[in-house]
Amino acid sequence: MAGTDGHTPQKRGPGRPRKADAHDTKNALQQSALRLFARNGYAGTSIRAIAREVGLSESVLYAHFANKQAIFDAILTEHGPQRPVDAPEPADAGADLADTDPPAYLLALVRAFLDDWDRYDARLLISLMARDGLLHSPALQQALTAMREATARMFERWIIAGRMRADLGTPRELALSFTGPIGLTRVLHLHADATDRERATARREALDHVATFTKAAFRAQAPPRRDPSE
Amino acid sequence: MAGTDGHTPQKRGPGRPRKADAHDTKNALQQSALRLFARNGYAGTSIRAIAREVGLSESVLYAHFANKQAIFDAILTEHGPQRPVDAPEPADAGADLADTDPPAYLLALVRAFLDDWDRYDARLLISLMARDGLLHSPALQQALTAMREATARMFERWIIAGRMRADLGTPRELALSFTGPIGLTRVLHLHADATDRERATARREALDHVATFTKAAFRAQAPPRRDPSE
DNA sequence: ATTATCTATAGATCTATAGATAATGC
DNA sequence: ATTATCTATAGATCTATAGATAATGC
Repeated sequence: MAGTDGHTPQKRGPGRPRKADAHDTKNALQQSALRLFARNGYAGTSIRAIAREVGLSESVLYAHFANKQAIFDAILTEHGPQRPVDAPEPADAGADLADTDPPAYLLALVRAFLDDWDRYDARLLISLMARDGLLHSPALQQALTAMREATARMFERWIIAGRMRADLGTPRELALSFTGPIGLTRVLHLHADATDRERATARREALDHVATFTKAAFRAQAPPRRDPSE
Repeated sequence: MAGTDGHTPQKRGPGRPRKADAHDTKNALQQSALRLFARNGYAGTSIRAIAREVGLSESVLYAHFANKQAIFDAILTEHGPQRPVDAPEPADAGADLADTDPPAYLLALVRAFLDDWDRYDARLLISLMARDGLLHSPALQQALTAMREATARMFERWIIAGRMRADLGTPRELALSFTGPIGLTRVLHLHADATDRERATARREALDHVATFTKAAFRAQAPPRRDPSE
């Protein structure tokens, strides 16, 4: 019953409903549409099916949206990959860690992303994208590129500070090797139909990868000084 | 014009066509269906559209397939992720390298996979899967798991032989970190609508990742002997 | 008057079938 | 007789619109 917002889809009579029965119809339609598009794809979802889920006549949709495509667009605008919440603020994970303990910072950052991606709406979005070719949309490519660039800049600072190995590859290359398995986890496993078990396994594996990467790419402590007095 | 098999879709008259005009209709229908399903999804592709592409009347499809779903199933059976060709024989890449030079072997193996995945039909399959939720199908999950297990077994042998570092993680964990960025490359970039440029970049980055991983996880030479006579 | 719903329906598809037509191969 | 195509069409479904109905809020 998760996500039905507690309203009981019940046939109304004709005419405007009483105030007591007023719902946020537009939101309810959008949420139902997201659920149905995610499960059956755009072409596989009819206006009728969306209205039926909310318990309304199908013509109601045209009071709230210009046409079928407008519903889809509204969903993407609200939940789409460019949405800022999709990129948790590094600050949330404790920004001071970035200087004192880069591996711990990185782990906290990935954990924050995984938490965000594991939300029901975020998983519905992945399912929707996996059903309508949006995985290959420019919007997603750009969002992913931006995430990788941000990671690369972080790595560059740590390399300059002597905290990360410089011989493994450029910051961009390291960012690819680091983000790849994490991105794959999201795309393949954090979707609406995944079982709790599958998602838990996927998240754990993503964190295992962070551990593996950390061991390989980070120096245990501050930059090794050549100073013989140490 | 690539992929149209050179036949000119041209309206035939009624009755069985002359021998000279005989084509492998079933194959042509299947190929057109793959192309259309990949671009517009299952529900977004009509029987009519498939027949039109081949230049035939729509009722012809029912002479070759029981119904619409049967076409889709036939495509998956023939090109689906469980198809053995999707996993190039390690032997193809020079099996002796596996013992003498693991990094070179690994690079050759990944190159072979990328070559296979970059074929037009393989890319159509990715587009199709990205349009009909098949990225989350059990069949693909199993194929990916099998690939990771095979990689893990390889890594385990190399760890035992002292060629790979044992302190970074278990063979399974290493396999995840290694295959993740490569899998993501396939899913996100080796699809039917990707430009030549995008695909070339993606392949190069995947190979960069192999280089990065190799530097981090492999020992330069044979296992370091504690034998002081060396 | 405006808002939020309904019923009814037009017109465009879509899947699938029936039955005609003509070439092939025994 | 069999095979490979066609035309025509039934019946279902889909998007979108027109117009009715009843509550709300000025």
